[in-house]
Amino acid sequence: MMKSTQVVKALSALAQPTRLAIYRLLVASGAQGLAAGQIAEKLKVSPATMSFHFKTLSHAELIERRQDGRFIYYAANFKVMNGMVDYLTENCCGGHAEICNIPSKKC
Amino acid sequence: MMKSTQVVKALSALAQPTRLAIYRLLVASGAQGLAAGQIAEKLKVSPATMSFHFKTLSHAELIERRQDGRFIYYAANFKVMNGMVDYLTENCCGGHAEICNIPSKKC
DNA sequence: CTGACATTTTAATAATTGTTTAACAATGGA
DNA sequence: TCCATTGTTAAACAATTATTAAAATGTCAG
Repeated sequence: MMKSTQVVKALSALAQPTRLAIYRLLVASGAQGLAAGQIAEKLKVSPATMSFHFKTLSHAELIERRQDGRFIYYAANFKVMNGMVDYLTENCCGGHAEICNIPSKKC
Repeated sequence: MMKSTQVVKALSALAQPTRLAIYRLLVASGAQGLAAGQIAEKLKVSPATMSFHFKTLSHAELIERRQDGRFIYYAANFKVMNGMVDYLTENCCGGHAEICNIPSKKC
């Protein structure tokens, strides 16, 4: 189980419109990811601001960085999001699957 | 599908140690919920600070309020968390279930 | 009605966060 | 090597957030 502090860090990282949009773009882009510039262009955000947000997401381990020539690719790391969801839903139905409120869980 | 602004609001609400602890307590407490004072006592946080956090969670529609005599009960509202997870994982594997990185989804 | 209890509100302060601008690396093609 | 491209870092500022203490609200028992 993830530690509380890491969960808070991940939630904080996603709790901002630009970063949420970045993360969703990367979730939809799979393992290959997208170059920093492509993301900046799609979201219409300045490079410096993007770097700030990439750092926040990286620090929370929600995304991973890969250099390819002059380009820097970012890709979603699903482990932390999965861990976050597990942390939020722990003990969600007292072990009674028939009353479970969380479709994504196999209580 | 939830709107981005509501998702950000929900993530922000959970992205704080005390509120994350409140929410998890309520998730584990089911529909009955817990009285404000019980939660404050368990988490060793002053009533005024608790009220502030309850308001934030309520405003994000992550918890619901119910008055019972002099006590005010709060209970988790699972809809918003489920919506939040759906929003985060939209298009997560390009429709290819066999490569899906998110166990909780039925891609 | 009065007093005690449960919780919220308000106001003030301290800490954190997001954006901008300008300057700084690192890469690779001419 | 030189220069344009790609992206990051640093410093400054504005905006948001969390906590505290004090006062206020609402509810019920006597």
